[in-house]
Amino acid sequence: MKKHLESLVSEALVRLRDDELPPESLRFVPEVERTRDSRHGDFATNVALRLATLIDRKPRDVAARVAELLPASKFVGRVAVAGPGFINFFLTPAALEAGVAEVVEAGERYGESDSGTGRHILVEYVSANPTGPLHVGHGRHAAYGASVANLLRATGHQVHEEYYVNDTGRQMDILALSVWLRYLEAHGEKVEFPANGYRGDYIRQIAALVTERYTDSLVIPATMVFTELAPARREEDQESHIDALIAAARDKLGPEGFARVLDTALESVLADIRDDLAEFGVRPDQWYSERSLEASGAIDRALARLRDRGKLYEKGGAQWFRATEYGDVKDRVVIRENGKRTYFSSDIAYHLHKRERGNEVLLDILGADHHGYIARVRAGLEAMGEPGTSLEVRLVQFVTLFRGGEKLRMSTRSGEFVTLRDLRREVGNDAARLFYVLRSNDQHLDFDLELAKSRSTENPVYYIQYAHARVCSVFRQLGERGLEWDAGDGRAHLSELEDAREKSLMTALGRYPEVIELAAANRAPHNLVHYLRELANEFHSYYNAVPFIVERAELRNARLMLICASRQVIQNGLSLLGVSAPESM
RNA sequence: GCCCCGGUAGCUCAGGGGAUAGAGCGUCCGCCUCCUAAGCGGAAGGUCGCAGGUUCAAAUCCUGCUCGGGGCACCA
Repeated sequence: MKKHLESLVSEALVRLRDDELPPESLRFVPEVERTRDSRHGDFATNVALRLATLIDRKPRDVAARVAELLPASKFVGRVAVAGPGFINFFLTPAALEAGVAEVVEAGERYGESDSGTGRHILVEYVSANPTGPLHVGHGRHAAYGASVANLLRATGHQVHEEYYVNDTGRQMDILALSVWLRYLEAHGEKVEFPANGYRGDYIRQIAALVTERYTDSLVIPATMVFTELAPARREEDQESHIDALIAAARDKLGPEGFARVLDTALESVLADIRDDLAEFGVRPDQWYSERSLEASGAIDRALARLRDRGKLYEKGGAQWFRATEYGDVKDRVVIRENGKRTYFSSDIAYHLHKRERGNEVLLDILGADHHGYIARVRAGLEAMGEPGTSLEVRLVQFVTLFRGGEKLRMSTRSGEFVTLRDLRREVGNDAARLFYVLRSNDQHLDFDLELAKSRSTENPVYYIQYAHARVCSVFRQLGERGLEWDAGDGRAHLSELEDAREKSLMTALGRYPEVIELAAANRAPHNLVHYLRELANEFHSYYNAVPFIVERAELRNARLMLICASRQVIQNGLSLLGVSAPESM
């Protein structure tokens, strides 16, 4: 409808252009928007206000002229010039009726558009280090990323969802060491577990898995590992202490032995993350291994590209990338003094490969604490000859858990409520998915567990789902009374829906495609949540005030058509958010 | 010091160049003989952090300040 009106305005401008508008007005794109107040009609355009300055005429005169030149449309009942020079459009009943019919005809596909057709976009999200179970913060990333991906698909984009697996580096070594030390403990060795090692029951479970696979073949007397380390150093420098422990473990076990522990741990943690996300309705198309970048030569390729372009230099035995030439605050090391590549070198190689796979947009969804890293990755892309604008980053702010009014402490050490799985078990997947995207991604999120669980009016999940269930219930009632819905008859009598609540519900349904378009463009699933709440409110008001299953078949069928369309839109919207639409509650 | 995010009703937040700034919760007052009251209606409640600027028009854009959260590795 919005597009239809825009084309009418464009046509009017073309007519006006012939004699009254200067050539520069050719670039003028008309904007038609929903009005906030129904007294201003259904849609309005500000073209006259914007044109008036350009041609130095009174806005209201220009508006009147444009209104005169608008082509007739069966969907536009009245056009009015109002306020400082707005042109207001009042839709005909036929426009609203056609909208309702369109919902029912399009069904699950209602709201889809082709605005993004042909655009390949790679959405990378979560990408948590595989060193332990996902926590509640990752849950927000998962819910947000998956919903954005769904919105992009609904608007025609070619979407590829990816989880980048940091399966190499120091954190993995610490994981392996932690597991190995628990394994030694389980075999009767006395170990001093380092303070900065990974704690948590899952480490012991993985240790048990190591025993299952390799029996006691990886047992080394603990004294051999610990006695070589000066005890004083443990106190002073935990970091170098744990590095020394890793080196010792590697030395005693040999590279293969250490790799056995590490790979067992990696597989186990990754399987857990995969299951966790799958249960949450989040299924990335690809799990991209950081290790594979080394094996495939992608890192060499990226570094060569930088070197060929003269963007690398040597300093202090390390290789540096001239990131400052591309707006970063400092140059970045790509190859350390010790010859190892940095995480950053993997990262630009990864992003280069995203581009090499034909993606126009690289959408990274990152934690707010990663913002400092945007400039350097973008710098890397540009230095390699890729457009810096291809990288789009959305930061997700932190989540704070509350139980009632009380803030929950979320530290791994305290062992309190921290994992995504725990949260899902407590409040359910639907509430978790919806609560996570209730707020804008760049707003801190207060997640109240009690509210998410409450089966009451305060809980937006139930409020929206309840509207869906109520429609289903009406159709069940219909069957129980031995009646059937005649959709064709309903379509033919939509004009009987003259109640103000019916009009405003129809208007709300017509907005859905615009909401999807906007939410996708802004990467803002919370726009959709707010819309669904409003739609549910429109429906509940209607339900409360008007009986649907009435005597007269024509009116009954028409009303059922309207609530059927409402149910469809709620179902489609919830589906994009990964929330179920129950038939009864 | 530099960078990112936020400051809008008592609370949690939408709106991010347009007309009289919205929602939920909370408070107060109403509505079940009726398709699910997990619902609906009404009322009260605002210096859109502060100060300048741009514009026909600023909560919205720009600059400065301020308060709160986060980040500034040869870690990943």
